[in-house]
Amino acid sequence: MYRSNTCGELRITDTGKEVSLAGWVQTIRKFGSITFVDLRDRFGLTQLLFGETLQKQLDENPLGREYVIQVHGRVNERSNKNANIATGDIEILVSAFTILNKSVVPPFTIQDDTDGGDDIRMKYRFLDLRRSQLRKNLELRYAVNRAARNYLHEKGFMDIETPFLIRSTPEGARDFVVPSRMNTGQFYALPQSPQTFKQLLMVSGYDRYFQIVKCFRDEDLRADRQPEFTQIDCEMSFVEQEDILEMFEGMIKSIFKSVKGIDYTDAVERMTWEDAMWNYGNDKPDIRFEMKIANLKSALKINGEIIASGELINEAGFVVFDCAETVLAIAVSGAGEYTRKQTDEITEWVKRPQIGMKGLVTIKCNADGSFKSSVDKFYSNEKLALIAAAADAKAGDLVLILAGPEERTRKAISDLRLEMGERLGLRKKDEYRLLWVLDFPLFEYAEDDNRWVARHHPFTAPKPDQIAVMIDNDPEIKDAANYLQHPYAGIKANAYDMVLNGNEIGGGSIRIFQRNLQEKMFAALGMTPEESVHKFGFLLGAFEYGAPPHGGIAFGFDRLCALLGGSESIRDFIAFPKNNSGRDVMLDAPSTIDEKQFVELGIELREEL
RNA sequence: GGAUCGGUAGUUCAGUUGGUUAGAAUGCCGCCCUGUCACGGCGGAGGUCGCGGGUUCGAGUCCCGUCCGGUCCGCCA
Repeated sequence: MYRSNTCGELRITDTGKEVSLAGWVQTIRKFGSITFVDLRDRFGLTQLLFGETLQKQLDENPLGREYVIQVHGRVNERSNKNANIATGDIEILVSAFTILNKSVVPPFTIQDDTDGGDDIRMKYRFLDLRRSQLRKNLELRYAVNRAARNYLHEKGFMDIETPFLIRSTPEGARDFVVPSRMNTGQFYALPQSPQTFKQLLMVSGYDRYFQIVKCFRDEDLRADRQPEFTQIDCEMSFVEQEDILEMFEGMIKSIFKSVKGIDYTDAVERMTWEDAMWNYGNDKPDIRFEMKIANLKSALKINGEIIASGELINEAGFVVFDCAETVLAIAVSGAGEYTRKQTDEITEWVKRPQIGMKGLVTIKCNADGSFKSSVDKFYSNEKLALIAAAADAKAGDLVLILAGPEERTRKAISDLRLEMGERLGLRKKDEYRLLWVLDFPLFEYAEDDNRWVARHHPFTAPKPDQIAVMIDNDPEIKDAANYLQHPYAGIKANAYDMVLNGNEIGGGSIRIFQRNLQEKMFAALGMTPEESVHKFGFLLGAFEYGAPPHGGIAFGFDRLCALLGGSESIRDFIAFPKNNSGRDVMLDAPSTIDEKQFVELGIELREEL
């Protein structure tokens, strides 16, 4: 037996016990004839005291950092207690020790405040995982996993595994492909999600399916995006949107309760996609703070030079506002006292390439009712007052205005809103606000191909009252310039996203379950009937054998864990993540393969690569 | 595919206008130390300045290329 206890469990009440511990040497503090060693395992840290009689043996068998040792000894009450660690009241007076394995000197210190950078820690991930921060992250991940699993189990969900080697479907993200040796020249694809399988399981009658499952997408990475990632994937039969929202609000709240100890008793707020875009500039608003976006163009009719009250606002002709496709503003409470330096800094911020705006107009709303603006020479105080009012600004506010092309400006003001929220401390780490975003458009227009693409995925059903619009109209876009006039442009999806503090943590939809509607959808996406059958014949066929109404949702498990752990990056919540280029720097993967493997697979690399 | 920041001791970084032998902290090694827990004191070792080319009397420093890493845009149904 290597040990009687872990390094995290002995307390003052264990004083006097004879114990054995095993673990890694964290630090060695030598004082001539006595030596302290902190021994670490997954469960904690225990101080060992090597007394005078063991010093000779220590000199002959010196310890080093990260050596694996086993000790026997008696639990002693410490004379100097350490309140910072759980076992800080006791120490082990060592009577005998064995070095189980030596360690070379690690390339970085295995401590909370490690001296290692990201790159070196990724390369030696197995060492980085010894640090308590990463250990806590993975423990939290497991806690979220258990909470989700327990909740779903109690609600009658059943975990069913679906295959990883499946068929490539070019719709959506790029597939990772796997060559087949037995079927030379043919390829499997790794699933981007188990979507069609869980729908087939509904057809098979396995109502209430779930799976905490790996998904794969061959797209570029971000801090919150990995090529392989984990979803909590769920599907239910005989449900409408409301049933799903209720069920999975429950799941998230249950996770909050058991993982964070938070009673999230408020109903989860709901917002239409249009309201989200209009008021917050994106489809995943952070509603921990207000600061809604005002559309000055429509409020003031600046282009027509007439303001809402009928006055001429723009006698001097501020060209930037006049020419812009859109003019958007936010009123920032508590920033009215910003100095010139601070407003200049914000201006520089919006001019960075990532934001890409040409400039920023600021209006300070002074307490005495006067205004100080970066466009004073174009607008009188009265006009500034009208603009500020249109932006819903109060005395003491700073109005920030961006003008430019609709799409970019809306994204920029949305980013600026988040940045100002950050600067003013409105995005509190320990505050969690959930939101359902509803009524997404079913289709988006793809200019490149002059066709519709599914905003969510091609199995998403339209709102029940809009099914007829879809069935009764020809999806073909005859007038590309006016695609918004097409009846399909207005169809709303029976889809929903769950947003936590400005991050999309889950999304799903009620699915199409009738063959004719699904065929119509494929046709709208530009597939011929033959192509539809070729790619999705199995699903269309299944729909003819009594497919129940069904719908589901999938949560981004890694991202959810990161958010609950207070981090924006998911990498620290995955045991062995990929780097920015999709590489595993520890394994040095991907790599080339043996010539023999190429031959077996019947694959040859193209020269121009 | 594009933009941008970085690469100097095991590690994290500093390095002025291009100018003597490239520094600090930490880690590592040795000696001293009986109550430390960021232990302390003294001493020591440790560098192809990512790689290749160019400019120059002279390059860590300037220029070009390239590789690697971070962040972002595109992309991510």
